[in-house]
Amino acid sequence: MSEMDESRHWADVIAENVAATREKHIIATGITPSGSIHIGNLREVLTADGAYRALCDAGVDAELIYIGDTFDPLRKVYPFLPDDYAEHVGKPLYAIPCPCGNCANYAEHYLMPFLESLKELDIAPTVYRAHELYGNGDFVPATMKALRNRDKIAAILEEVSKRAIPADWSPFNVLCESCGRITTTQVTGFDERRETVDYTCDCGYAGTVPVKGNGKLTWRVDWAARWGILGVTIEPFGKDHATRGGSYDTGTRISREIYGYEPPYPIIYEWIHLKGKGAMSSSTGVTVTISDMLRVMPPEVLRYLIIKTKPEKHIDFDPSRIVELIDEYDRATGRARELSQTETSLRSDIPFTHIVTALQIASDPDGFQEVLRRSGYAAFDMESVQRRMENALNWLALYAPESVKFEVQETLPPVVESLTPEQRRGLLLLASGISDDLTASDLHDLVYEVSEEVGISGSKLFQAIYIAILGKKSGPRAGYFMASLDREFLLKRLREAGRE
RNA sequence: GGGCUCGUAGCUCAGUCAGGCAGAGCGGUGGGCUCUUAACCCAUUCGCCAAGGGUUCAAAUCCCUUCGAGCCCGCCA
Repeated sequence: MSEMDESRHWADVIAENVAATREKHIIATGITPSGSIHIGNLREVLTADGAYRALCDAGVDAELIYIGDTFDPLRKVYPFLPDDYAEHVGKPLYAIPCPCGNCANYAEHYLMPFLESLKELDIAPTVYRAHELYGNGDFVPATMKALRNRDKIAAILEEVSKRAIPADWSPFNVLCESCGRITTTQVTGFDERRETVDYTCDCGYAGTVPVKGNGKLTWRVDWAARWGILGVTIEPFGKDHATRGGSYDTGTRISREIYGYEPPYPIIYEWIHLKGKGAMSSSTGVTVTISDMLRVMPPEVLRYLIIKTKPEKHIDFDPSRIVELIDEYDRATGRARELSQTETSLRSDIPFTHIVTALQIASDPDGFQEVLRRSGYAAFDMESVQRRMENALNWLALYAPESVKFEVQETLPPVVESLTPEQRRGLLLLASGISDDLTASDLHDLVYEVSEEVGISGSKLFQAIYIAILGKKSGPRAGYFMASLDREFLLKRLREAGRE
C-alpha cells in the first residue's frame, strides 16, 4: 500500500495502539440471542474482526472469541413471540423451547443462523456459550469472590452508577430448581467451603445449590469477571455501555479492584439505522437480519459496509441503495476493501448495474446469459455472475426503487398512442436501418442519425423507443439495451409502434 | 437533569488525536470520428470546513460559547 500522508484505517490505528501492551490479544464479542440477530449486531462482530485482522497483519498474536449469552433470561414476551411464551419469561434462554420447534432451544434458534452467517462472512471466532461456561464451573472462583466481596461491589455500583443498591442485592442470580426462573430468586447465604448458595424464590421454593451451573453473575459483574476468566484484552461494545456510570465504568472498577485484572481496550461503536425506520432493535422487530442482507449482496460487500466506517460514526443503511454500495465496493482499492475480503470473494466481470438491467430483460437463466452476450460481454466468470445474479434478483424483489425497475412489454403497450408522427417515423426508420451485424454502440449511433433525419431531438426518439418497448419514458442506455434484446422481437416491436 | 457521538462539496464521507496551501468517491458537467437517456474510458466542476469568539506566525484541526442532528443514562449493540 502507498504510505505518504494517506490516512490509516481505524482498525490499524487500534492495532497500533494496542500492539505493544501485551504478548497476545484476545478480542471478545458477545450478543444475547433473545431475538433475530441483525446487521446492527453484526457491527459488533465485524468491528472486532476488523481489529483482529489488523492485529494479525501487524504480526501480533491474536484470537477472536464470541460469547453467546445463552444464560440470560427472557425479559418479556417480544412482539414476535406467541403469547404463551409468558410462562417462560425469567427463564434462561438455553432452557426455553425453540419458537420453530426444530432447534435445541430458544437461544440456538437465533444463534445458529447467526453463526452460519459468520462463516459466510469469513469470521471464525472461538464460540462460547455462557451456560456452558457456567456449567463447566469456569465461573465458580469468580462467583465465590463476588459473593465474599458483595459489599465492596455494591459500593462500587452505587458510587459509579449512582444507583441505590437494595439491601438484599446479591451479585449472583440463582436458577430456581422448582420454577426454572433466574429473575425471581434471592440469595440468602452461601457456604465458602462447599461452594453452595442458599436461596428463596418468589414461587415459594427455598433451597441450597452448588454455585456451579446453577446461576450466573448479574450482568455488570459477569462482564468484569468474564474479562479475567477468558483473558479479554480488547472488546467492542455499543455506546449504551459506554455512557458515564455505565457498565464499562463499573466493569473497569470491579475488574481492577475485585479481580485484579486490567479491563480490555474499549472500542465503542454507534448504531446502524435503517433508512426511514430508525435504530435497529431485536425487541421491537425493526430488523434486517444478516441472512436477509446476504441474499441481496455478497458477503465481502456486507463486510465493506461496516468496515469502511469508523466505529463511532453511525451508519444510515438504505437497502434501496445497495447497487451504489456494490459499485463502490467494486471500485474501492484501499485498506477497507482489503479488510473486507472473504475466502470466497469473487472478482466481478460485469458491473452490478448491468446485471440488474440484463436480468430484467431475460426471462430465464439461459436467456440471461444470452442477453449478456448480446450486450457485448463475451467472456465472464460464470460463478461470480451467478452469485450476483441471485443477489440482484432478490434485491429487485425486495428493495429496488421503482425508478430502476422496468419490464419489457410482451405486447405493444397502449401508451404508444401518445407518440407523435415524427416519433413513429423515427421508429420505422430505425427498424429499417437495423441489420444483423450492428453492435450495441452502432445502434446507439443509429438513434442519433435517425433522429436528425426525421428532424426531432435525440431525446424524443429515445423516449419513443422506451415507450414502445417498456411502456415508459426512460430506461437503460438505449443502444446497449436494444442490442441485448432479441433482434427479431426488437424489429417487430419498432415497426408495430411506428405504424399508425 | 447528567453524558456521549456527529456536523467538511448536491450525496456518502476522509482529514481533527500529533495545527502548516481544504481532499476522495459518487453525482453533475464536458468530451470519447454529427452521439443527454442506467455499460465503459478520459477530463472537469463543486466548499462561509454548522455559527460566533479565543489561542497562534499559522486553526477544519487546540480552547470557550451557541445552534443543529442522533443517541445513551431502567441488561435492546
